[in-house]
Amino acid sequence: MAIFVGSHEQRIDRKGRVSVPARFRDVLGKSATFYAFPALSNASIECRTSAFMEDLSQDIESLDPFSDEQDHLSAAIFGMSFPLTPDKDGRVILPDALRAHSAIAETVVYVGKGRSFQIWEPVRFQTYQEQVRDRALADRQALRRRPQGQAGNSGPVESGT
Amino acid sequence: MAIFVGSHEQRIDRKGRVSVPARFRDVLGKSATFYAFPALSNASIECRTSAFMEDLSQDIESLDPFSDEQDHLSAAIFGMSFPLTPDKDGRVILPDALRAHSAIAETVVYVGKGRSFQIWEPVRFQTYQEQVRDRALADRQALRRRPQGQAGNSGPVESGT
DNA sequence: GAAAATCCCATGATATTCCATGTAATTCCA
DNA sequence: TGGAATTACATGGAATATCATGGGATTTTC
Repeated sequence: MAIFVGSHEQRIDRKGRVSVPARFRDVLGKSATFYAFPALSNASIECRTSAFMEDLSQDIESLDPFSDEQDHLSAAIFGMSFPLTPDKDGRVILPDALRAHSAIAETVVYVGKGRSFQIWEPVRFQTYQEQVRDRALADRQALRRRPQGQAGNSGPVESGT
Repeated sequence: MAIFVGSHEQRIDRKGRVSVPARFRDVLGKSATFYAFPALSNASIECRTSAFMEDLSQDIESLDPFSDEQDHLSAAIFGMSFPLTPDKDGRVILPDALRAHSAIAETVVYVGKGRSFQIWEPVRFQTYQEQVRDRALADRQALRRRPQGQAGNSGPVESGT
């Protein structure tokens, strides 16, 4: 099972095109189109495969169908989602709404997150990454506490650090 | 299951290539690609097998999908990880981000850590190793108290450093 | 018919493969 | 067991393939 990993900086050309990193295209595989929507709690663009998008749909539907929460989440996510399909050269065009949300201008950073990935404005990403690094040190407790799997036991965060 | 042991110094050529020690390649076996990311609290590059990384991916996904915790962990781990696949001659190229983190220039030291290994700038590793020896003496007690088994795996060097 | 999106091709940069060489490690045999 | 023969390994360079990116041409959309 391939996952989205690493961060890759790319340029936007004057027509608004950006290459999707080859590594990510490989992960996407045959069904190359993915879904992009503004992240709920930061200035990035959240990107998911259609399969993973359906999982998300499940999660949201499992909430109380008449609750505000359900209503807001589905509007915020599905209402703001754009399906993006890389062209023959592996490039996509980011819709204006998403560029605005993420303050993206000339360059972007693709950030792997396992089953999904994000697109960031480089400076903002750097700031975010520094925060995240600090937080991760604290949050790794959450992983370690998890009973199952050796991953939590001898996690990468833990050893030799 | 074979484990990563010993330390091996290697040169980086002018194209940025470094040999993965043959011993380590043997341990990696068929699925030769491994994942490298900056250690959270020292200047080394952490290296993990893909099997491990996939377990970790599972663990992280089992956290609340909308939580900051989930977001931060996946960003901290996958966002800074790079899959490295040795070429036909057993060499990899270390991404700039990782070289910067570890202050690596011309030479590196691969250090076996059992189920994982690290890559260090040689001088820094030496310094680290001296510190570690002192700590190990103190931490020895912790080992003795452990219920035996994985004790050797997550030995004194690893814990809480 | 104008604007935008897509296709197609060119180019430079980067990564990967392939091959050569010197050295260290291992095997083999007397 | 000494020492030659052989193999494995790290390392370098040249050749090749891949990738990101730019721009013109063509198609689509409204």
